[in-house]
Amino acid sequence: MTLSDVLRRMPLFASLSDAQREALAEHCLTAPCARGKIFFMEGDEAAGLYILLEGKVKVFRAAPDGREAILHVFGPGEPFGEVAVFQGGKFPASAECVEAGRSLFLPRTHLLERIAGDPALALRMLGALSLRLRAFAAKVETLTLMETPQRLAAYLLLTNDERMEQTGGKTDAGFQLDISKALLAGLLGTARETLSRCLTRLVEQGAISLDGRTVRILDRKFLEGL
Amino acid sequence: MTLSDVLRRMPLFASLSDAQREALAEHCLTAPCARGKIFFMEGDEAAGLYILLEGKVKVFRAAPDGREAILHVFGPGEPFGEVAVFQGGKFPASAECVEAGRSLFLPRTHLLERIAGDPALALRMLGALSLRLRAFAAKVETLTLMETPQRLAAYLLLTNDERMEQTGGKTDAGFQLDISKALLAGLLGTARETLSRCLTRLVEQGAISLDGRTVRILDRKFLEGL
DNA sequence: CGAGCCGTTGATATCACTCAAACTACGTGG
DNA sequence: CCACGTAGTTTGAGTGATATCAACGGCTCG
Repeated sequence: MTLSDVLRRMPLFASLSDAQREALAEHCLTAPCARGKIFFMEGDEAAGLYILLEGKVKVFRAAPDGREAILHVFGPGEPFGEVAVFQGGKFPASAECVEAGRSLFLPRTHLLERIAGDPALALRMLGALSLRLRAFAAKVETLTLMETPQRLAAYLLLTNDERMEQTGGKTDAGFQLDISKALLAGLLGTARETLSRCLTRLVEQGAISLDGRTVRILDRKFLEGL
Repeated sequence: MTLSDVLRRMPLFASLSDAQREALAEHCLTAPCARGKIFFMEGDEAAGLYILLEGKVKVFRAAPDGREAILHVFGPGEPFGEVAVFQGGKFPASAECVEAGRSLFLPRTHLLERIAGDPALALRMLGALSLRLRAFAAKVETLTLMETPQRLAAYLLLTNDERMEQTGGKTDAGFQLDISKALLAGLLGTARETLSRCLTRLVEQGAISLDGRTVRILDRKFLEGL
């Protein structure tokens, strides 16, 4: 599969003409990334944006003492590091690979040219950022209003529904957590230990069943009513 | 001052030609807003975006039990409700006036036309959303990593610096909190009572002085080192 | 085989939320 | 002029949830 094909599959660039996409592809750099690779650190000057082709990346802000707040975990097809391209020039957070894969780098100047020349692309980009803002709004809400068990329940329900949508599935065989529990704890803004305790409690209460990373929702009402 | 002049003063629309601005102004609706007025509720269908001319607006997400997580408090010149224009069509949060003023409404379709026709406007809009994302990143970090006293300290330092920048001031006469303490508590993700206690503690520790809404930073190092 | 990451469980202390009450300032209307 | 309501703020007391420290077993990978 050529790079141009890859770009066409991405919603963000679906509106580009073949010629535009070819031009864009020529300016892209792909690179493999190993677990632990740092894409950028908070405050770094941003030369462009990244798009993940395979693997997983966590975007986070770190405190001096080493603790970190995970803002997002991105999977294949998702862009990250856009904020610095459009405003401020410096990354507001750090990004690190947590599962090996491949990434694509898009130089800032070229991206800006493309956007300036293609209103549809600009609107898609606006849509992508808006989606991110929605996610943040939900995150702030859960962090402010809910305690860990509720946050966990909300995450499980959301993830379950996403998976069901993708697989189209009636399959009530449960779903796989696609990130480690340590990462999930960070995403929920809590400690690994607390997450572990909450999960076992949910199992005891009969709300879910848990086998490794496989989760099955048993009592949806219960989770919603937490 | 005409509506067109108002638009020119806004960074968002500075790039528009006079003719474009006139056209835009014709499609805008201005309206006074009283304290307590609801602009929109989470989930409402969005017909356009709002820009605040005077007064203050809080944007929040509400829980069934009445508690709410405040996402932003906007002042004059700031747009809100954009997310729904670019993605999803429904507002992800609610907006309520907390200080009487005037607002401006911009119909969605007209705004989209303008953006499609003006790459510079599109880029400014992207910049505005990116700025919002930065603010959210900082908010998630403080909610996750810091406790209330530290969040408060971070807020005070930030606000102080903003004010000093605006007034250009060497004036170390302190600054005014421009929102009520109840609102501030919501913004910090804590309860009114807790905020009150934290403030008096900071005064006791000699880090700040406090008189009504006037705050003076006495020991910057101390606040930074919390 | 050892190092590192992952996951779990236990014990402890602390923070912050909740409920409850009073106190200020401010305006209105009797 | 005072009684009253409302909004904003402060203080007190009690309780529950969570972070933190610590230790352990399983797992994979070099």
